[in-house]
Amino acid sequence: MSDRRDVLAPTEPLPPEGGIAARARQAAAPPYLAGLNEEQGSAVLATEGPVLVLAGAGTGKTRVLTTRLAHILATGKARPGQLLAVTFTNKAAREMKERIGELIGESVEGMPWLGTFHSIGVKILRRNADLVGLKSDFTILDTDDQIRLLKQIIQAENLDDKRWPARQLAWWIDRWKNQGRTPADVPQGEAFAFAGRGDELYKLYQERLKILNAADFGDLLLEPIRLFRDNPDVLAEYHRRFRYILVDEYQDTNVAQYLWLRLLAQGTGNLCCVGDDDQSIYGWRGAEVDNILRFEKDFPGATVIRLERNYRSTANILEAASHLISHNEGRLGKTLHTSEEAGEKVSVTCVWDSEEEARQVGEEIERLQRAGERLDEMAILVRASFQMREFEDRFITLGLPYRVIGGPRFYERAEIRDAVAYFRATVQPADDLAFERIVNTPRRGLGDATLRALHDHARAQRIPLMQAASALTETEELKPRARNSLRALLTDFARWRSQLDQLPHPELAALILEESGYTDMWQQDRSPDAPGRLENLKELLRSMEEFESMAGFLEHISLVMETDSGADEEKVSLMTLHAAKGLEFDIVFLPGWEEGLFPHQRALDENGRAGLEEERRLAYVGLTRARKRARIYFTSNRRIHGLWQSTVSSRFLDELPEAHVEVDDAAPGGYGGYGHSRFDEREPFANNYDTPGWQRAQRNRGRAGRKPHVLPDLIEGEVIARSAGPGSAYSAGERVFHQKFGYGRVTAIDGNKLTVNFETSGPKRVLDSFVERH
DNA sequence: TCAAACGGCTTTTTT
DNA sequence: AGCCGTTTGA
Repeated sequence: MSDRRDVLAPTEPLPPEGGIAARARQAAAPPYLAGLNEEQGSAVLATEGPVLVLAGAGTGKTRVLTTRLAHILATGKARPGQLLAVTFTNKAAREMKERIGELIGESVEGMPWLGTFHSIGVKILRRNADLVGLKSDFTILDTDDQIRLLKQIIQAENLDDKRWPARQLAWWIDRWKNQGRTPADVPQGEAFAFAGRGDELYKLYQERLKILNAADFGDLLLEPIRLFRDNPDVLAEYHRRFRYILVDEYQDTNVAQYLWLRLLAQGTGNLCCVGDDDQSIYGWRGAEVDNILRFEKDFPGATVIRLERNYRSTANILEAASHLISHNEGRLGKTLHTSEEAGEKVSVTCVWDSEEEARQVGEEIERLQRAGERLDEMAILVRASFQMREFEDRFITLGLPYRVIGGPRFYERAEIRDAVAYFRATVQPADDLAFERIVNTPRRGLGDATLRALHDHARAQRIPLMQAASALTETEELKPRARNSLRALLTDFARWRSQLDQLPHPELAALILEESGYTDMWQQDRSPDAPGRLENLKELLRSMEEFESMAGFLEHISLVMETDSGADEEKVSLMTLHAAKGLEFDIVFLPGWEEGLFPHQRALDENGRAGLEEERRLAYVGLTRARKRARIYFTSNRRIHGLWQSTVSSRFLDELPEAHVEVDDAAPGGYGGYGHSRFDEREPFANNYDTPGWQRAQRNRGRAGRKPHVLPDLIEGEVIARSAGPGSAYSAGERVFHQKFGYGRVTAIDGNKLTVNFETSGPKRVLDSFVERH
C-alpha cells in the first residue's frame, strides 16, 4: 500500500529508476534492513518530518523502533546525544537500549536521551531548575508523599480531612497536571471541585512543593512545559539538540505529554510516533486516545505507515481479535493479517463458578504441560486482581509453579520506604516528608505534640523541619525528654551526613539503619512478616551497590518502581490484562468474561461508550497476547463483595466470529446459557452502556465536587485533545448554571459546545464544561 | 502506647 | 465478605 517514494519524499526524492537499479539499491541496503518487510522498511527509512507508525499487535514494532534509531545513527544523520527517544516504562527503555546495542554494536555509548517521559523530564529540570523555582537537587515525591503533604494542607486550611480526603484532591491535581494545567489554568467549571477550593489548594500545594524543593510526578512533565513556554531560549537550545524525536506507545500519552512533545517537535519537526489506537487501555489514568487519532491534523503532511502484518498469532486468534475490535467506532482502522496457519480455534468454556474455573484452567495447564508445552509459555490474564487469588490457591494445591506479575512493588513496602526516608533525610536535610516519616520510627517519644511544635516553628520561620528541630532543641519549648531525644536524632543525622563522602554508600546505609535502631525495631518485632522485612532491607542494601552514590541511588528509586525478580524458572504467569500489554505467550487463558466484570461495570457507568470501547480494547489486547492458543472462560455464578450472583456472559463473547471460535459445552457444570444461544441474538445489547449505573452517574455529573466526564478543552486559547467520548453530557431542555451568565436552558448541542438561552442575558454559545446542571 | 472497634471502600497502574 | 486505615478507649 504505502509507496516507498512517498515516504522518502520530503528530503530524499528518489530519481526515477528501473527495476535493475532498484534491485541493486536493495542489494546495497545496510544489513540491519534485512529481514524487514516493506512497511517496516518504510517506517525505518522515513526519518524526516512527522511520521505516525500504526503498529498493530505483533507486527514487529520494537524491531522497527530500534532499527530506525540504528539507521539514523548508522547514516550519520545524528549522534546518539541528538536523539530523543521516549517510552512510558523503564522496562521499555531498557529493552530498547539493549536492542540498539545489539544492532549497532558496543561502539555506541548509551543514548543519554533515551528514557521515560519522567526521567527525561527530571534531566531537563535539573539543568534548568532555577528557572522554575527549584534547586537542581530537588526531591521527587511519590504518591505517598504527595498524599501526606496534601493532607497537611487540607488540615492547615481547616477543612475536615474526612469529608475531603487527600486522595480526592490528589486525583484532581493529577488530573490537572495530566492536562498540562497550572493552578491558573484550572477551568472555572472545575475550580469548584473539592470543597469549592480546588484551584486554591492546588496553588497552595505548588507553593509548598517549591518551599520543600520538591516535585511530584506530574511536575516532571508540567514544569518542563512551563519552562519551555516561559523561556524560549531554553526551548531553542533543546530544539538544536534534538534532531530526531521518537515516541513509543503514543496512544498512551496524556495532554501534558502531548504538549511537551509538541513543543520539542517544533524544532526540526522530525517527530516519529509509534502506537496502536486499538491498544489504548489507559484512558482511566489520563491517556488521550485522541492524541493518536488526531496526529495527522496536529502535524500536517505527516506520513502515516501501517504495520498490519502480524508475526505472532495464528489466523484463528487474529481473526477473533480483529472481529472483536471492529465493534469499536473510534479507531483509525487497521486490518491485521498473517501468513500463519489457522491453528486451533479460540475456545470458549462455561463453568459453574470461579472455583471450577480455576480447577479447569489448572487441569488444562497440566494437560498441555504433559503434551510438551512449557509453563513459561502460558499465562492467565484477568481483568481484576482479586480474580488472581483463586488461581493462586488452586496452583498451590496442584503444586504448579506460578509467578504473579505486577502486584505490590518492592519500593512500596513500608520498611523500604522507611529506610529510604532515612537516606533521603541524610542527603537532603530539607526533605521534610522524609524526616517526618521516620522522626518517630522506631519510637523515640517524638509524638504528635512534638511534631506539631516543629511544624509551627518551621512554618513561622519558613524553614525546613530539621532546621526548626535544631532551633527548638535550644529552647525550653519542648519537654526535656522530647528535647533530648530530638537532639540525639539530629546529632545522628549530622554525623551520617558528614560520613556521606567518607564511607561507601552501602556501608553508610547499613550504618544508618543500625544506629537509628531501625533494624533493631524489626528484629524485636514478633509478627510473622518481620523476617521478610529484614530480608527486604538486606536486598535494598545489596541493590545499592550498583549505584555510584547515595544520591544516584535515590534518584533511581524515585523513578523506578520495580524489582528485578529474575529467577527464570519455568512458571505459569498470572497477571492483569493491563500488565500483559507488550508481552506474548504461546497459550493464553482469559477467565472471567462476564458482564459487570469484563466489561467492568464501573468502566461502563463512569465512561459510557468510551469506557466500553476501552474494555473492548482490553479484550483485544488479551487475545492478541496469544501465539498458538487462546482459551476464554466465563462462570455462571460469581461471588461479588461476598454475595453470590448469577452472571450473564460477556457481550464480547457475542462479538467473536463464530467461524474461529469453538464452544466447549462438554464441560460439566456449565449451564449452557452461552453455548446454546445464538451468537447474534443479543446484538442490540452489544453496544448498550445505558445502564441504571450510567444513568445515575450522568445525574451526578456536573454537581460540584464530582467528576465531569467531558474534558474542558481550552488551554491558553488553544484547542487541545478531548476524549472521544459520547459527545456532550447535556441534553436540550436541561436547566444549567453558568458562572458568568447565571441560569438558562440548553437549546442546542454541538459536540461540547452548548447553546443556552440564559434567563438574564439571552442565548449564548458556551462550552459545556463551564456550566453545571441545575 | 497499644489493641480493639469502627467505618468506608472495593478495576485497571506508571512514574 | 474482608481489608485497610483511623479512631477511641483503657
